[in-house]
Amino acid sequence: MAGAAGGSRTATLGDVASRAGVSLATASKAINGRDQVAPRTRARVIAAAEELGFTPNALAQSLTAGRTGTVGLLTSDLEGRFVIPILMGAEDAFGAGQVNVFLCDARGDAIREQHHIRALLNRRVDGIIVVGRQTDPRPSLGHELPVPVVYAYSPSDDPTDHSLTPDNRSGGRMAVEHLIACGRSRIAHISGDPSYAAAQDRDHGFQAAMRDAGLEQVGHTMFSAWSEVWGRDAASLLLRSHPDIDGIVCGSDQIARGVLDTLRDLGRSVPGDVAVIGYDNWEVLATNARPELTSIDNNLEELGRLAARRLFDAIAGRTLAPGTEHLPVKLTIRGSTIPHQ
Amino acid sequence: MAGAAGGSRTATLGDVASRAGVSLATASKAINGRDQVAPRTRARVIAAAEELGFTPNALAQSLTAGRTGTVGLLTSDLEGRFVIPILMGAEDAFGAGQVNVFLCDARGDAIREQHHIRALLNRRVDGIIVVGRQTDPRPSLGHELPVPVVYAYSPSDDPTDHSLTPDNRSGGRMAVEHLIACGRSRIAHISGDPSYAAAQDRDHGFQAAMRDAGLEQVGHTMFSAWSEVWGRDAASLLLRSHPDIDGIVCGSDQIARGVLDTLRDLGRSVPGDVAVIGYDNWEVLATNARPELTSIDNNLEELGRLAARRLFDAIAGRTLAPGTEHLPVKLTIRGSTIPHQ
DNA sequence: CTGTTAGCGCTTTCAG
DNA sequence: CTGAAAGCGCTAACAG
Repeated sequence: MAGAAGGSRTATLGDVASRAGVSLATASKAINGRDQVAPRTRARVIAAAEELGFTPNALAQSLTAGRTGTVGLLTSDLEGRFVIPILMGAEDAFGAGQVNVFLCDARGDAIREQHHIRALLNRRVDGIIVVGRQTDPRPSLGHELPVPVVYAYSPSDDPTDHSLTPDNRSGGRMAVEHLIACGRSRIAHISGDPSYAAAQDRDHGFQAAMRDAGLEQVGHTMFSAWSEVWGRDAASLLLRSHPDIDGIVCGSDQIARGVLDTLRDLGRSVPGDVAVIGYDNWEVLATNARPELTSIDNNLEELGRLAARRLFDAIAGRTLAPGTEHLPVKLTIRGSTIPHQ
Repeated sequence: MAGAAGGSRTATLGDVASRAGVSLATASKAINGRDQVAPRTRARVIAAAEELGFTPNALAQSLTAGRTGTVGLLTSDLEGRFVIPILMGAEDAFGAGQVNVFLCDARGDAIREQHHIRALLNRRVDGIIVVGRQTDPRPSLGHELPVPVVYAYSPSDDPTDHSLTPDNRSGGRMAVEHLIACGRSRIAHISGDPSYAAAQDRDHGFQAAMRDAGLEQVGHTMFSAWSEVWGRDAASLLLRSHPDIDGIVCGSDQIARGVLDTLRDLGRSVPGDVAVIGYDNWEVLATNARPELTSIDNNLEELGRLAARRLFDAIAGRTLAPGTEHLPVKLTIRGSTIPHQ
């Protein structure tokens, strides 16, 4: 049942050939659309293939071709919300063509990662995409690998590798500029875990934008965790010391959700009294907030697609430009910064 | 750079053999730990392999072995929160061994799915796990496939296939029984989209448990969407018509979050006045709620692991038992049903 | 146009 | 113990 073993061995090209009464070579040409095959012959071969339910053995094909049409997607943390959209983007870009993706989750363990790389190379993948869970640089796989490697989200710590990561700095700047455009000037920043490069980079963008606008930040950037709980606590601290605040930039949508809760508890209207902007544009959180949450979107799916395309290019022989590319993020405006008409 | 093409073609077993001054056959045996190889010879071969950075070509190995040590993971919707833990579980169970996973996302499109199956079979995967995004039955892949298939989360609509899905009925029952154990008796049910089998099954479990306890449900089960917004609206309707309620079973954690918000707005204490229980145990939502949310956990990762093990067994030749297996869910207790001491 | 002949890289009898 | 030889399934020159 359920295909367990089953009856007859799966048909080979040889079977097709003899059933069609031609040679192996001719059968191959006929099926692969090579010219130099008489139309009638080709038809006969194709018919035979259908009848036998012939499935070309990609292993054998790859063996001669030298390429397998497979790539490895090496992630350190499947759980992470960030890996998934990237993975989708990549799967998407590849899936359109003839490429299949080996998914490997190293669980953040270097040994396991090494093991997976080994396996991928044994299987002769044509290339590898390494997807990290933070934007902090990660150790390079080195340049000894026989296939091209692209780093996504976490850049490689080796500047000669090719890495793609979101532009968190400009995200921080964008958040501030949007609040200013909304007429705010007394702006604070509540961020997440300060050990994350993302937290620091966004803050740098925040600072730069404030400076450029000639504004002074209300209080200091508050760092702690990426959670709602922290968002609630931080907002309550902040409002106690700076009740006149009119805009809050948050390091994540979770933090923003917490901030919104506290503002509501304190009777401040959003965006009337205070405008709030989140980060990540995590749909399910953003669209269910009261009011719905304006947020900065990292465009991760696009990042994944681009990583895939870059890898393609490299596989095709083009040389990967060394360095880390910072991809543009985008603003998604909802009710927490601009009131519904 | 970055491994693009690079210098010397990757070493073959032949290269190793001649460098070690032995025949191909001997080299093979030495490397694969076959006995009947002189210890010194083996050492020499292994050294040669190291020096050349030899990587056995899994394609060639598979070609003779008849098995590839790969499986396909066919999902209809990577985006979905439910697919990921299952995928992790499977990757986990496989990853421990020598198996690699091809990830294919059909985007809910039957054509694309067909296309992916084709590709997987061409690559001679040893088996396939089909992961759906709802617990509603999905079309079977049929029994014509030359490899075993296991269905996870979405069961197959063909009862002779082997499917694993969470036991939503007992989840619904468990939620009620927990509220009763917490001393509640005026219990309502706010659920999600009624077109989902999950919504119906959980409700059946709910009804049965109420009946068994001799309790009458407060109002009727309210169906609409799996969102926070709906949870807020539903709770507000419910409390207007039934202010004396003391327990609410929710169809999802998102709904429960909405319910909690409304209760807070209305000044009802949780769990003092009303106990609330969610479903899915979505950590990031549950642990950031006020109070933290008790929830039913579908154990998806375990489901994924089990699916992988089942597939293993089938690949090894054991016959898959026909039918849909309903896997146990578990209760995760937090502050929304039992007050902190 | 079609068929014969080498391989791709590796494993596995089966003789030495 | 070691090696020669025959494939695994397919493709790519070459000749016919």
